[in-house]
Amino acid sequence: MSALWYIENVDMYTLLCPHKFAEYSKNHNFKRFGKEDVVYWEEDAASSIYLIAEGKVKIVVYGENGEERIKAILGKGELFGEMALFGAEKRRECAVAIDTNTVLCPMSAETMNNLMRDYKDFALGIRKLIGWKLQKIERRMEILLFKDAETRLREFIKDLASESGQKRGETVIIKHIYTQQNIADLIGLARPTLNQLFNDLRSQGALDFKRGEICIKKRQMFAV
DNA sequence: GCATTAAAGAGAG
DNA sequence: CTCTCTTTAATGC
Repeated sequence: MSALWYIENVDMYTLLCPHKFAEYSKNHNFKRFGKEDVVYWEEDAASSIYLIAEGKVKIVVYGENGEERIKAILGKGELFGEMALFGAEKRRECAVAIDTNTVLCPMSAETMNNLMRDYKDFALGIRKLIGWKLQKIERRMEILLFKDAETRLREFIKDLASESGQKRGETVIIKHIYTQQNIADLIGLARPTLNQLFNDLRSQGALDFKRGEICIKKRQMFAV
């Protein structure tokens, strides 16, 4: 992976919140959301881009029977609604806050385009963020094509490790934002199945886990 | 091999 | 304490 794509442990929110630029700071405009609060629906006018300052947001689409399919779960420093930048007029997905204290930093497509024109570093940062998100979603689609549940989980953990794992000798510690329900949704499993897989992997000595953290015991078992 | 359901335990606010 | 998340078992496709 080239260095350009990889922004390690940088708080992209602090870096990119457009309101830190003088001419926009007077409009600083946070929006606070609670659990299950909708940021936008499908078909809503796509006028703004959102940067996540705090909390989590799920991006969902709905199937024919109204069942929800989770496209992505995004956390602090990530961005969504970016199609507004490319001239989209309507949302093609729904964005819902899933943390009790989710804070978003909205900005109009116009403001964003002006900033990207005036500040090269900012523009580069935003492009990286969009590219990173695209890559993440594409990668997850690949994972869903793997046959069995265990392979999908192992691949998911592998990706998490290369995104944010801290290597210490043979072990890799991964702090993450997902609940088991979130992970199950993302890789197409029932939650109890996921839980059982985690327990299996733990009893094999492959990893350990607790809320918000996965600790890989033997790196080679996940090829990281 | 995995989903669904249910019931109960553990942790966070 | 209450709500959310996790664990575990039973049952069925």
